[in-house]
Amino acid sequence: MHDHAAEPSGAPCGHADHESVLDRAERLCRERDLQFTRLRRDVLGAVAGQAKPMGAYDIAERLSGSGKRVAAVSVYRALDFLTEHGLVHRIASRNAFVSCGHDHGERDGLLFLICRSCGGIDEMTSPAIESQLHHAVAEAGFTPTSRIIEVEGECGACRERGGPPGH
Amino acid sequence: MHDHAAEPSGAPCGHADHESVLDRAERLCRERDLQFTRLRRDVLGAVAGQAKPMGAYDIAERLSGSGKRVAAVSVYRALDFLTEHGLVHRIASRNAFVSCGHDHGERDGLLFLICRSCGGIDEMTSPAIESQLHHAVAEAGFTPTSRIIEVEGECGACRERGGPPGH
DNA sequence: GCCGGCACTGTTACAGTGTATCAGCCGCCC
DNA sequence: GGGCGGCTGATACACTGTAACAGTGCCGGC
Repeated sequence: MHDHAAEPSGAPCGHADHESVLDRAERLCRERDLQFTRLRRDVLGAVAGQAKPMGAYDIAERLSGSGKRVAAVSVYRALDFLTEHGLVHRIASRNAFVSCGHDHGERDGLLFLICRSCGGIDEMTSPAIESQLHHAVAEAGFTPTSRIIEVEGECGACRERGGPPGH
Repeated sequence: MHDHAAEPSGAPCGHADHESVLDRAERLCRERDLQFTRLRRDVLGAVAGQAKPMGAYDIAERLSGSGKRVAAVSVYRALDFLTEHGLVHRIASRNAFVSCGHDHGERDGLLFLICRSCGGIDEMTSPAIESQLHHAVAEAGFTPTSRIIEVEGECGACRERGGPPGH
C-alpha cells in the first residue's frame, strides 16, 4: 500500500516514513511559529506509525502504555491542531485519522484510497478531478470551501495477493 | 437549495417533494419484492420532510411524537435498509442522512453539496468527474467499490441573500 | 520579583453515534 | 399446528466527540 510505481494523472504519493513526518512537522511548526509540543508530537508519531487510519481512542490507548495515561480528549485537541495545519487528515467514512504523506500544508485537493482488505490508506491528488469538480460545482451556483473524496475498494497489493476469487 | 436552473456538466437534481419520494419508494420496493413496512415508510418520510440532513436520533425523536416511542436502534435498522436500496444517503462528514432525490437505485456516482449557511444539501451527478476519478484510481492500481464525494461551501441562494461581506 | 494573560494539558462529566443481543410478533410454507 | 424467516422492541454497551473547569508553565509588563 506504500509505493505505487504507477503515476495517476495527478501526483502520486507514497507514505513518508515515521521519522520524516516528525521532522517535517517540526520544521513546519517552526516556520509558522506554532508550538509543536510533546503531546502533539506523540500523537502525530502514533498516527504516522500506522499505515491504517487510527481512531482517537486507539491513539489514546497506545500513548497510555507506559505508566502515564493520556485521555482521549487530549488526543482530540492534538488532532484538531494537527488537522488544522494539514499534518494529519481525518477520514470521515471511518471516523479515523491518518498522517499526511505530503509536504504541503493545504488539506484540500486530496483523495483517499481505502483498502477494504488490508485497511491501508493511500492518498493522492488529481488536478484533473479538482478542476472538473470545481467546474461542476460552480455551475450549480455553489461556492466550495472544502471537500472530501474517499474511495473504498481493494488496493493493488491485496488484489495480487488474491482477493475473493468468485467475486 | 432546491431547484437550480443551472445545469452542471452532469445531471442536475432538485429535491423531489415528500409525496413523490414515498410513492417512488413504494413502487421500487414492490418491483424488487422488498417490504416497505410502516417503520421504514415513517423514517423515509421524516428524512424526506427535511432539506437538511437528519441524525438518527433526530429521526427517532420526531417519530416518537405521539405517544408511541421509536428507539434509535429501530431507526438505524430502517436506515440500513433505506441506504442499502439507495432511498436515502448517508452524509459521512455529518453523520447524518438525506433522502435521495433521484430515481435511480445506485448509490454511487453521487456528489453532495452541503451549505454551511443554511445547512441544506443538494445532490448531483457528474459523469465527467466519475470517469476522471475512475481513471486516476485505476492507474494507482486500485479497484474501487464505492466512493463518497462531499463538498462544503455556500449555496447560491445563501450567497445572494448575502454571506459574510468582508470574507 | 510579582502579577496577569495566554496557550496547553489534565480531569470529569456528558452528549451523540452506532452495534450486539435477546425476545416477541407476524406472515408464510410445510 | 409447527417451524422458519424477516421485522420490530427493548436493553445494554461500545465508540466518537464536546463542554467546562482547574492546574501548569511561559512570557511580557509593571
